[in-house]
Amino acid sequence: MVTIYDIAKRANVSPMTVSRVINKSPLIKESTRLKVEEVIRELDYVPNKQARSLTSKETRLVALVIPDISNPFFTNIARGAEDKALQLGYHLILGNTDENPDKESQYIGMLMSAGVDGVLLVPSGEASAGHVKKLVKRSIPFVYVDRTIPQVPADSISGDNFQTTRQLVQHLIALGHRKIAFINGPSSLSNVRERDQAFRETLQLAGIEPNPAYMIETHFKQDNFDEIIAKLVSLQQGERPTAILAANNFIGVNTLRALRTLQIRVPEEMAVTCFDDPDIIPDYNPFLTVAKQPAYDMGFLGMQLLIERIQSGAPASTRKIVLPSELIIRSSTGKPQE
Amino acid sequence: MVTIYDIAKRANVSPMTVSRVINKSPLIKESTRLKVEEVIRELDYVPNKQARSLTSKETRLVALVIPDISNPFFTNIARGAEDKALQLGYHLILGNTDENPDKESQYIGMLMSAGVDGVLLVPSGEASAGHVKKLVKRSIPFVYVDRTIPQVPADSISGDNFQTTRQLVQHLIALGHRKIAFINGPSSLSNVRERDQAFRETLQLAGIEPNPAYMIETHFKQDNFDEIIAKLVSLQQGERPTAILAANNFIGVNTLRALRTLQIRVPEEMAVTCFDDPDIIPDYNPFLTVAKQPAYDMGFLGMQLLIERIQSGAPASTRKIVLPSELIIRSSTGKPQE
DNA sequence: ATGTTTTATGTTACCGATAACAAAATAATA
DNA sequence: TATTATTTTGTTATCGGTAACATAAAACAT
Repeated sequence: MVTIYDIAKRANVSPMTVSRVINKSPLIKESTRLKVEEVIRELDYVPNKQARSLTSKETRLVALVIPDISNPFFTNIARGAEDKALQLGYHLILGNTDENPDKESQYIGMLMSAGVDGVLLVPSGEASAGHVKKLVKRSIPFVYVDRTIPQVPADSISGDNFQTTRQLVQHLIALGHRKIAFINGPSSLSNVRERDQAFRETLQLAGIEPNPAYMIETHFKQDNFDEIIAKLVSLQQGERPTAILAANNFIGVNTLRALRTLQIRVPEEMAVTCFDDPDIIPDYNPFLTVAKQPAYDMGFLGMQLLIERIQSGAPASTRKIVLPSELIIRSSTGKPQE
Repeated sequence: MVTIYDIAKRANVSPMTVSRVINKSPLIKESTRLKVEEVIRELDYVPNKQARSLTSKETRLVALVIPDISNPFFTNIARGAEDKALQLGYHLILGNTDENPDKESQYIGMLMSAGVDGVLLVPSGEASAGHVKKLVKRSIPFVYVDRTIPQVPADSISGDNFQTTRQLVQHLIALGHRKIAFINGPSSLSNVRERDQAFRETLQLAGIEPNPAYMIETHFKQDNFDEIIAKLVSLQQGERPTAILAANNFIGVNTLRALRTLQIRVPEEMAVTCFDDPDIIPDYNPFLTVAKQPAYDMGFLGMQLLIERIQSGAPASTRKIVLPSELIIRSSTGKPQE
């Protein structure tokens, strides 16, 4: 491995001079700078980041911890986060937790010992509080993305769950639906709780009393959706909901699949809508009406927030960014049948 | 920051003893081990990986460089790679190149200076040879995934392009198709060339002469597919292909979309099939007939190959793993119309 | 009890870079 | 030309851990 000492010897200067050249120190004579740069090129020298970290206390590594790497919503976040990180000279370590707090905890531990300068975290539940506190203790900056852990305050960036839920519910109400089911995620997640609240409020505002039988708590990336949907539609005729709102794209497509299996037509017999697009290209299968959260921006701006926090070092008051969603009306929602 | 010196002082031992405890050296008295471990827990000590790397020459960081983080095929590779890496105590840095060799080159450079122990690479084209050679020069182990750069030999893992292409083409031929178009990727990619060759051979074996007008070279993640498809179907009746084979899922769904826009029914007027599933859940939209490559396994086994190579250090002869695909026949392919 | 192993712990130097200070070389001024 | 200021370069110590060797303590043998 080529070190600054090798360069120094070859260029007849001290290692410190080489270090100065590398770091573009202004107090270097032009001639020596050229000479050193020449040797650097000649020996194909690459600085050792580990050694540097030892004194600088920074690794220029940041991590993004997401709950489902197969979900385009999160990969779009990853893309945004990566773009911003690279732009600012940081590397991104990506961690996938599968919505499992244990895996998340293990991951956070490894990231700390890997020496990351900061973490962009999509927490997988209330249980995340434990390991998030470890970050606080080590004063490693972190930013919540999509969801937060209210017990442990920190910067955050997320979609506007209230506005988005309202948009979707009002869209259904405007079409004439009054019996709307909401298949939500686990209530240990902040965004799930916000959506739940917004769902109730929007219904009440329209004079509809929320029906507990229509509000179902599930998991975001695995659950028995076939059974859940079957149960919903098996409610006797007058009770059966005419529309289903799914709290994410994964639940959305699973709902569609379950309804297809049950031979229930969408949107005629059941309107379906959800948060976030499920497809790899936007208009491949333009069927599902969705509220699209700006995932790329969430990653991009979240990373910006994080790196600002890393570089300022200041424990300034926490910042909270909330981004609006876009309602995309397609053909999975229509008027209810009479 | 808590160091072994802090631990040492508090436990009344030397730093070296602490180091030994951390590394589970067998020549430590039970009693002192317990005492040191006690203090470690007390002070919440986490070893500094950077300092360790300085002597050990390894960072336990590996990178996976993929061309499209939005594509489920690649995220499944990532998932497999991450699982294996974590299992063996390595961290994964994920890089997205958008099929752009410049971005890839820049990435490889940054990864080298970040000190990764190895790289899992899906090269974005012939132009990758340049930066791949840099890896060789620094003797940083790497493994090709999905595609290779034949000029620079190294371990590789990929799908069986010959078998997979043959499967798909034979499926179409068996249905009665003889005018089959192949929308392939850029010929700078090894897998594209292999598929092209397999396509020709399979046709010839069936007594069909490959028609150059049916063999189109495009890009894997962006191109004007609407135009390409429009051109194909505008061939006069007797010349118009009755089936389209797309070289990846992205081209596949774009083909479907273009055909929909042109109001050409699939599979009645045009059969469509492609490599790899486009959806986030396997059966959400069970329409496209595809040949599914084992992406997760490619990542998982590729990482295993890589880490073995890192740990052996030996410049043994290169290994090449080829995995078979699974043909999933759904409803986008059928008999040609008379 | 004394010497010899064996086991357990400590010392020193070093990994590659840099911060802080020291010294030399050059330029500016009297 | 001597003196001071300025620019440029070099020295030394340090970051946190570990390898290699040295030493002390305990266990065993004579």
